Amino acid sequence: MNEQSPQDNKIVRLKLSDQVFERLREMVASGELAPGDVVPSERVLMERFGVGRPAVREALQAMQSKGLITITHGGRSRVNALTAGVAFSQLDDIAKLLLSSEPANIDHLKVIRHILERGTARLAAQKCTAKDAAELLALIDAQRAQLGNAELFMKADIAFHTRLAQITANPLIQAITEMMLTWLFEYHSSLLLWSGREETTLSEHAEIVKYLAANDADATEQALEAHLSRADSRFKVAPS
Amino acid sequence: MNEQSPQDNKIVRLKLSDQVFERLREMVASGELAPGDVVPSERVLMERFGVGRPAVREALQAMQSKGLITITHGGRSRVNALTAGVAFSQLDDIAKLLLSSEPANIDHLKVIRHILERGTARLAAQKCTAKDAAELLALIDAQRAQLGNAELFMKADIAFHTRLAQITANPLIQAITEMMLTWLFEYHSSLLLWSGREETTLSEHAEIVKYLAANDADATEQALEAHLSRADSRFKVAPS
DNA sequence: CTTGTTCACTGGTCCTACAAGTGGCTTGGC
DNA sequence: GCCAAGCCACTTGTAGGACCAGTGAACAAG
Repeated sequence: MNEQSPQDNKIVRLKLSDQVFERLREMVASGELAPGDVVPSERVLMERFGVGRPAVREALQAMQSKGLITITHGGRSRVNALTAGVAFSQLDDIAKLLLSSEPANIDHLKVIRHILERGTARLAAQKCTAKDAAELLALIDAQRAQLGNAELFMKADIAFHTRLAQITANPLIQAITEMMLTWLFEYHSSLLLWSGREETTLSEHAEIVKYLAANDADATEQALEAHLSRADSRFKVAPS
Repeated sequence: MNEQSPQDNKIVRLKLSDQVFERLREMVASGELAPGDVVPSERVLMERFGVGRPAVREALQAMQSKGLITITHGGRSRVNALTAGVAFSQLDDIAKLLLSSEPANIDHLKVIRHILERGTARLAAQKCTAKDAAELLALIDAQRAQLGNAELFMKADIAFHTRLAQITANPLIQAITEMMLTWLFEYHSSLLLWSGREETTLSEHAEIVKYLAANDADATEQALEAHLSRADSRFKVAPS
C-alpha cells in the first residue's frame, strides 16, 4: 500500500470550468478535435456539458493560453497544431517576470544555454549534411548583411543558432533553443550595446560550421563553447 | 528603418481582460503586489480598472494559471513567490498532450535530459561539497528502502537527480530537471515495468557520488552518461 | 467574375442574482 | 484568561439574460 501524505486524502473539488477544460483536452488528445478543426461554439458547449457560459468561456480561454486553440472575435475558434513552440510560448509572460525580478536568473539562463547548445552542437555534428552546412553559411552571409543594425543582427544570430539546432531533428531542442535566445534578446533589447565584435561573431560562426561539416563532434562542441563564453559579455547588463 | 512583415502593421486589439492582466503583472513586477500579499478582490479591481466582473475574473484566472497568484473559493487570493518551478508547472497540461500525441517526443525529451544532466553533472562536480555528497548517499539509502515499490522507487530516483541538480546552485536547472523527470515518470506510470535492474541503478548512483565528491568533472559526466544510457531502457513503451 | 450588402452566426462585455466558502470577530463556557 | 463555537460580512463560483462588436457565407447587382 502506498504511503501518502495527509494531503493525499483530501477531497479536492474541481471547478466546473476545470472539468470542461479536461473534457476539451481529452477531445484534443483523442483526435476528436484535430488540428484545423472548428471548435464547437460556446453555446453548443454549454448545451453539451450542461453548464453556464462562464464555465465554458473560462475553459476555452485556458485552452487558448496553452496554445491548443485560437479564438477570434466573431469567428469560429480553431484547433491548433500541437507543437513544442506553441506549448512553450505560454511561458513568455512569466519568463519576463522571472528574468526582470531576479537579475541572477539571466546568468542562470545563460548557464542552461551553454549546457543545451554544447549538447546540441555535439549531436548536430553527428548528423550534419552538406545541405545543412550550406544553409548555415547562407545564414552567416545574411547576418553579415545586417551589420549596422543591432536588432536585425541579433535576429539573424538567433536564426543561425536555431537552424543549427534543427540539424538534431529534435523539435523540442529547436523550440527550446529559439525560446531561450528570444528571451535573452527581448529582455535585453533595451540594454543592447554595440560590442564592436560582430566580425568576431561571424568568423566564429564560420568556424563552427567548418567542424559541423566535418562531423567532428569534439571540435564543434569546443568551438561552440568558446563562442558562447565570449558572446556572453554581450549580454551583460549595462552598469547602473 | 526596421524591415517589417505585413503583419507588423496590423492593428491588434487587446481584450479588456488582457489589459487587466497586463496591469496586474506590472503590479507584481514592480513589487506593488509582493509574494504573500492579498490580491485586491474582484469588486475592488472592477472599480479600480472600470471594467465588468468577467474581464477581472478572466485576468485573475490567467494570473493563477501562470502560477502568479493562488485563488481560493470564498477566501482572499494571494500573490505567490515567483519561482521557476511555479512558472514551469503551467506546462504540465500540454506536456502530457505533447508526450501522448507523438510517441517520438518521449525520445526527444530523453535526448534533452541526457544533454541537460550531463552538463549539470559537470557543473555539480565542480561545486560539490562533502555535505552534498553525504545527502546524496542518504538519498541512495532512502531509495534502497523502496525496493519492491516501483512508484516510490521512481520518486526516490527523481529526488536523487533533483538534489544533484541542486548542487549547481542554479534554480532553473533544478526546476527543469525535476519537471522533466516528473513528466517522464508520470506519463509512463501506467506502463512502468519492473526492469529487475534496481540494484544496478543504486550502485551507479553511488559511483556518480564518488566522482562528485572527488570533484572530478570528466568522470562524473561519463558515469552519469553511462547511467542514463542504460536507464533509458526502463522508459521504453511496452510493445503493443 | 467581382463587389457590395445582408444576416445569422460567432465571441466580448456587462449586469443582476444567488450559491458556496472563508476568515475574522464576538460571545459564552470552563 | 483562554478556547471553542457560532455568526456574519466578506470572498469567489455559477448562472441567465441582454446587448455590443466582429466574421463569414450567401446572394444580388453590375
